[in-house]
Amino acid sequence: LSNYLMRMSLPLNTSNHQIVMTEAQLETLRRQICVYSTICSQLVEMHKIMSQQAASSRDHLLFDPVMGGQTFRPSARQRWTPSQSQIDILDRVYEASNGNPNKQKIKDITAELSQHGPVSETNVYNWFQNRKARAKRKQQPLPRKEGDSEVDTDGESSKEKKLRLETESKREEV
Amino acid sequence: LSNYLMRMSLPLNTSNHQIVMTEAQLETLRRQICVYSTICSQLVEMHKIMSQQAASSRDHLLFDPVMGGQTFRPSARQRWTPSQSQIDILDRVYEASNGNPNKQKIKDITAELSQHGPVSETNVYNWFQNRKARAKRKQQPLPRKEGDSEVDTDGESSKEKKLRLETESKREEV
DNA sequence: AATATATGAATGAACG
DNA sequence: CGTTCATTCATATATT
Repeated sequence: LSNYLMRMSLPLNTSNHQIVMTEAQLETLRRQICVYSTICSQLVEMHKIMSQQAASSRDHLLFDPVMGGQTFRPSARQRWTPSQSQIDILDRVYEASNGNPNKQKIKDITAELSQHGPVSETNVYNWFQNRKARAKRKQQPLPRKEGDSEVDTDGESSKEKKLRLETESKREEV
Repeated sequence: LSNYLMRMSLPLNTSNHQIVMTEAQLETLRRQICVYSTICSQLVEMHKIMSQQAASSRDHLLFDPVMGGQTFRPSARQRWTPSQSQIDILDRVYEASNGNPNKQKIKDITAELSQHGPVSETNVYNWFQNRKARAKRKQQPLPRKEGDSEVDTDGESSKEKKLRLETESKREEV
């Protein structure tokens, strides 16, 4: 995409003090600019949406209504939801260490994570447990390799997020 | 930002077959396009970063949009949608076995289902998990009797929700 | 189209 | 530790 964006050119056939462009050139220019405009708009829109999502999933226990009575169900979140920065740190630590972190290690990690949001040692412990367990399950289906793989919608990982914009602009007026 | 992006203009003083622009106009055009280019680059970069973050936590099974050329479409099924025949089979198996299918069972079921459409073992696993969880939830909202002497049809309240963690270490986000 | 519901998938926490 | 449960998120489908 970046490459495409960059493939923009301007006519430079100068003559004296004035630059002359054919209508075809101008039309090309208009179209290119229109593409730019469209892409920018869509990127801005996409960014807005993603920002909202990121923010909505990040509102931790902003307020804890201490429910004095016990009859009302707690509408507050009761499950730790690590922030993105916390996940990054955990990922990094997990990659670095090939084993279950001991008590002290967990304390350290918890301390570091707590600078990016509320977290307890239990949370960290569980996270590593789950991480390991699920990494292992991903490997179990390996011992089998028949002729080939069926069609599938299985746990394949592609580090891409979908783009939902289309670069097309069918307008003539600029 | 959007407003700013849109404030772009092109000289339209046509003369015959050629369009004449002064150097000042061309310079302005260059600058404007440069702004567009910069903004687009930055937005693309930002989008990349956010996509990576989003993908790092949970890598969806999407295939690459492969935006080649000038058009790219997001068209991709990102979620397994079982066919009716598959659902029938799953329902039948679920009714027959009131328990969690073990690994081998899942393989068998998957094998059978794959004759009616693409499916993975993970899909089957999830299906049973969800099925059970939602069947249980349908019964959870047991209307609490306000009065008393509720005829306990079954002492099924063994699964008491004791605990409920305490998200200690709740410090203020700064 | 906009909203509501159903449901596949992800994941923190608990259990044995 | 491996497995299972419970909750939540995101999207496909249905409804208006």
